[in-house]
Amino acid sequence: PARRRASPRRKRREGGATIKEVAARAGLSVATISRVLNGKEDAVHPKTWGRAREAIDELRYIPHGGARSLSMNRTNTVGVLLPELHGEFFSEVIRGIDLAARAHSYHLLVSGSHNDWKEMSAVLAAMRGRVDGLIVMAPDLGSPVASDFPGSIPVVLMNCSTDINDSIVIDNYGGSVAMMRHLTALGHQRIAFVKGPDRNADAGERLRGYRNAMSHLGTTDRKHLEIAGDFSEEAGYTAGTAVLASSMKATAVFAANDSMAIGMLCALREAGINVPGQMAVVGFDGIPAGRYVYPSLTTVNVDIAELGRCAFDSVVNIIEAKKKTGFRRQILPTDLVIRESCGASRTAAGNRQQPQITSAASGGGH
Amino acid sequence: PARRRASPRRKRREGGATIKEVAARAGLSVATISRVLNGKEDAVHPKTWGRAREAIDELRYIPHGGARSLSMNRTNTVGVLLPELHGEFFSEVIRGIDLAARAHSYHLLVSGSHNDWKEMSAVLAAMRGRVDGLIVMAPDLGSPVASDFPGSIPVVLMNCSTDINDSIVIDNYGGSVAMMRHLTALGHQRIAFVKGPDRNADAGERLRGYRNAMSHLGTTDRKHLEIAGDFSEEAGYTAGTAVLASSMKATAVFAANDSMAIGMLCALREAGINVPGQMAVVGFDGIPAGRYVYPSLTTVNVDIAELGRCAFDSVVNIIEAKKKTGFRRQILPTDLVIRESCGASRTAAGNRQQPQITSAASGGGH
DNA sequence: CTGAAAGCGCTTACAG
DNA sequence: CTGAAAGCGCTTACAG
Repeated sequence: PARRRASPRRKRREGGATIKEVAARAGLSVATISRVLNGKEDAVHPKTWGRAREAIDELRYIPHGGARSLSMNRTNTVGVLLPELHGEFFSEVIRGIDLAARAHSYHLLVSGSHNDWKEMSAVLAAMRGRVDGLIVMAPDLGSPVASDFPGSIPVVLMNCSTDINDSIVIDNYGGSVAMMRHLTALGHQRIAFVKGPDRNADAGERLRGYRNAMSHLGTTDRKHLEIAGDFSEEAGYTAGTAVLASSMKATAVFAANDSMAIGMLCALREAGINVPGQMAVVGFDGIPAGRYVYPSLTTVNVDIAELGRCAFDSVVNIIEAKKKTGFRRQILPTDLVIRESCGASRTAAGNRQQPQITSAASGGGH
Repeated sequence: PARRRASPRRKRREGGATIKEVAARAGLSVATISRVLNGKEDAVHPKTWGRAREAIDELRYIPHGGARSLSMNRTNTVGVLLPELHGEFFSEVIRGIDLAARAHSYHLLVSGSHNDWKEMSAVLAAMRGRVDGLIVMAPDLGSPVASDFPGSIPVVLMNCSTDINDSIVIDNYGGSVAMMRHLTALGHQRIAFVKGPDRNADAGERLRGYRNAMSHLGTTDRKHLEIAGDFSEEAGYTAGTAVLASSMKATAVFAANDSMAIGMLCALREAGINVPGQMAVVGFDGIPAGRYVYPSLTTVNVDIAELGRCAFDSVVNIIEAKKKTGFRRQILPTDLVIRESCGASRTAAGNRQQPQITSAASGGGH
């Protein structure tokens, strides 16, 4: 077989200069250029260093991240797989992750799975060799199996968990119970509940908290107080009409998330029902819109960005400290945010009220 | 120099199997394995194909994306650089981009620049060799210069533009003028304007539209109707108190974005001003929260997801059709959304009203 | 149809 | 302090 070829096998990249070109320009080896690029000051003579830097600057050389990653077996990138990429909830999650990633100088490869198993597997496979670790959120898909994750790469699950992965989940049960305690303290007995999607893990825990609290109330037929839902605003709206049509005479409605609570508010307003006067309405999540609605929404607040931050910190921990110390399960606490819609606030709906201004520029258009 | 070493120089990756291992297992060459992996059916004997597949499946082999990219000089990834990663606006942009990326089987490397030049440059440099193209949005930073972008890689700018890049911008001017036309048609003459950040490109164009419309009204002293703002809710709130304190007797306020309009609404409600009865309020962007506020917000709607989709389609165009045909500038149209806050709607504030339900599950908690 | 080998652009033990 | 060369895990022209 021929050993040399007349012309190079591949055409040159159209991109920027390569380290080889820099080396040639400086009259040094690529090894030396690499050393100055990586700041190994005590391994290069100051004079040589200067020559290298000069060539680097002259050629406006920018290292090729991909090549670097392959060589070092380290991408400095974390893959983020969420059910969706939009909506207030996911937006906050991403923000939290980004904040932490920035602090650790990591990149983020994000993708939405659309709650589709196939898509999720495809994305995970495609991430092999592109990321050092994975943050996966798939509360609707049951427990992902280990085999879904490409070769033992660090994974942390959000809002779902398995026995073989790190995970961080919201304290859905605790938050739900706390909210129920609040409602019963206000005198409510017949509390309806708008459920989330059937197989969604968060929804399940919230429902469990509700049921547990209700079982202490001794309300008969309490199953009829549960209404189907799917976390969407429409579902909340539909549930609203259902509550009104029902013979159960609920005095309060606890929606499994804020979006549904907001839909509920619309339905009640349309029906001329005064909230909280005739019916208390509460939600779960603490999305920003809850402050704007009228009346403003009492909810179980989740520090969503913190959820993202914790998840990121966890992956990085696993990535950087290779010692696998068993699997950590974190639980993110929640807190009650009492606003107008539950009727507990002094500034009841209709009264003059304090402005609901966000402390941080929440969004700011763009 | 020694030619062989007793032990391998690097320790084995802890990740999954490599193509070499698959080849060994199948008793074939890596070239052949590569061929079946890439679906070159007419280049591999069916029998061989079967053997290869078997080995691939047995080892649960997943190709290493990074290596593949380096080899093919193609990452199938697009970098997305936005000022922020959260907020309803950016969330929608990302969703639009993701939608298009999914359709083209591309990955997304996203990052927030925090409107910081340094950070932005750093991120762009880090993306070299990791992406095939870039979508950059930096309306606050003036025009980015060519030299900021690593080696001639395809770039499309969002909400800002230069002479040497493709770009897509919102029809801010047109939308602003249309809204002004609407307000004047309702009889308003003394229309106040809450401005966006000083150097923000979108804000500038919206202001220009306002001024142009105002100049046809012959209102004297109209400069005093302009109020400083920065796109944040607080700024809108502050502007609200300013409007009330002013001697300009405005009958309508046009906020440069919805967030400020919402802050404005809070301030007016607190002051006991009826909207739209005593004061009309309108915004710009069409963020989801505008539907929830009370009264619901009249605004200039931007199809934000579409903005993202178009931007993505543009980069991919450049990436895949290497012919540089000059620089394309796209302008995304806007449309007026008349709701309650401007007073034009039949269902004025306070009346019973149609439910403001989103057609798609907007967010849905998670 | 198949394989040996060069190449993608880096990093880094090794040998001086 | 410096460089030649192997290696990261793939793809693909070339030669059979």
